[in-house]
Amino acid sequence: MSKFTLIKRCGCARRGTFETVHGTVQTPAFMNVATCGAIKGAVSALDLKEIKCQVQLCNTYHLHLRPGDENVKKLGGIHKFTRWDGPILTDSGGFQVFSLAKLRNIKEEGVTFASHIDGHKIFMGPEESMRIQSNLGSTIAMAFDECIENPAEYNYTKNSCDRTYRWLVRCKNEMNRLNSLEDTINREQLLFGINQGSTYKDLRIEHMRQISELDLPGYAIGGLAVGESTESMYDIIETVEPFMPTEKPRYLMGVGTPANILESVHRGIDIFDCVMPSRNARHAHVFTWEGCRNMLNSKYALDESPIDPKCDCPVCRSFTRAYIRHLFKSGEMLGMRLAVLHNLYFYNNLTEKIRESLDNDTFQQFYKENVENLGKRI
RNA sequence: GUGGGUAUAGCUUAGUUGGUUAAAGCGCCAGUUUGUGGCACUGGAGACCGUCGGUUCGAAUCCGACUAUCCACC
Repeated sequence: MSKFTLIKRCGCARRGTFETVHGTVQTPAFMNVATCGAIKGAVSALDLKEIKCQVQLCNTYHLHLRPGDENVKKLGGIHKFTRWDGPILTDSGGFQVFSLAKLRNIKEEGVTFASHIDGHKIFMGPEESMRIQSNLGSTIAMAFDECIENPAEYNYTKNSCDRTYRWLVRCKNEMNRLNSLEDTINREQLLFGINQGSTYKDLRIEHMRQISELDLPGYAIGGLAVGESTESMYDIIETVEPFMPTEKPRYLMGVGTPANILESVHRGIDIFDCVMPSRNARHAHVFTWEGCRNMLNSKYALDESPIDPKCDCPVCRSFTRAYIRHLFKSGEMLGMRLAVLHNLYFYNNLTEKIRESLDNDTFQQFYKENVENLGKRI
């Protein structure tokens, strides 16, 4: 079974460990996004230790379409398939229904929507999502929820939250059933619940209260960074945080920038994931301790310094800005790969530095020294 | 040397019967990306239309000469 241990606190900020069957996660932690079982930018499991990755995130919806979750199960599960033996969290597919599917029809049983690959109709509900995630055999399965774009109407949000709660109960029951079956790959698969409620504080709190009673191994805040302002996002975190179980890990889904992560740890979040480090890297935007750089800028054409002089990642130890700019300008895949490796290392290193500051009781100082620079563009 | 074609942004080209601030793609410059539809999206700069002269109220567009370049022939 899993065990979350709170080691230290500094204000709302928390330092913890989360033990799972696939290893222990030191929190605060950033999860490296590998949607289709691979981090985009030609990064494999062979690279993950080099960039200090603790947890990988894979996607239920994408792997269900290709190569098919039943095939992954036949191949021994997502860990054996991708050769990453550490913890893996699978996203439930709820967000993809919201973000990719143009045609969608939401009912009590679940959602019917069109595949982004060939347009064929797919039905997914709580049970389907749990079965797929069980076939994948991830460490942590996420609840099948509805993610609503902000701003949202109050009544729609309220009804949606009620339904997401009913779906969560169904997820829990199905997960328990699947974990009891003998041929299940990971019979200790963990289910995390997801808080929704748009920007309505009363709905957020009520929903958080409801789902915390189900006593799940972890809880996420969903439906943020989907259209609302940054201030509003922080406001919602501060609103919900007091109602999140203290002894369970807290995951802020899909967030965010380095500054967002620091601000959210400051407000009591333990785990993050975001496509930003890898997607931005593919477009030549790299993160540094001084701020974000665009490696395409002509000012780097003859710059022989590393991406970030303060970074000791494999890329910064070997390559110059001029070379990386040249690779991007020439359309060489290596440019993307190096930028992705650097950015993911930067995120993993950022959370490591946050953990160290919590261990040393210097988190407040770390926060003040870095929060401004991390948000800069240089 | 003779005949013919072409000459518009850094590059490749579009410009309708002459009619206001000459258009596009690539390249260049910059910006955007938050539970990932993998090389994306948005914006900007940049041409006195080969040169000189003519016709016309008005020329990238019509005429002439020159220059450059390509093709064919001797």
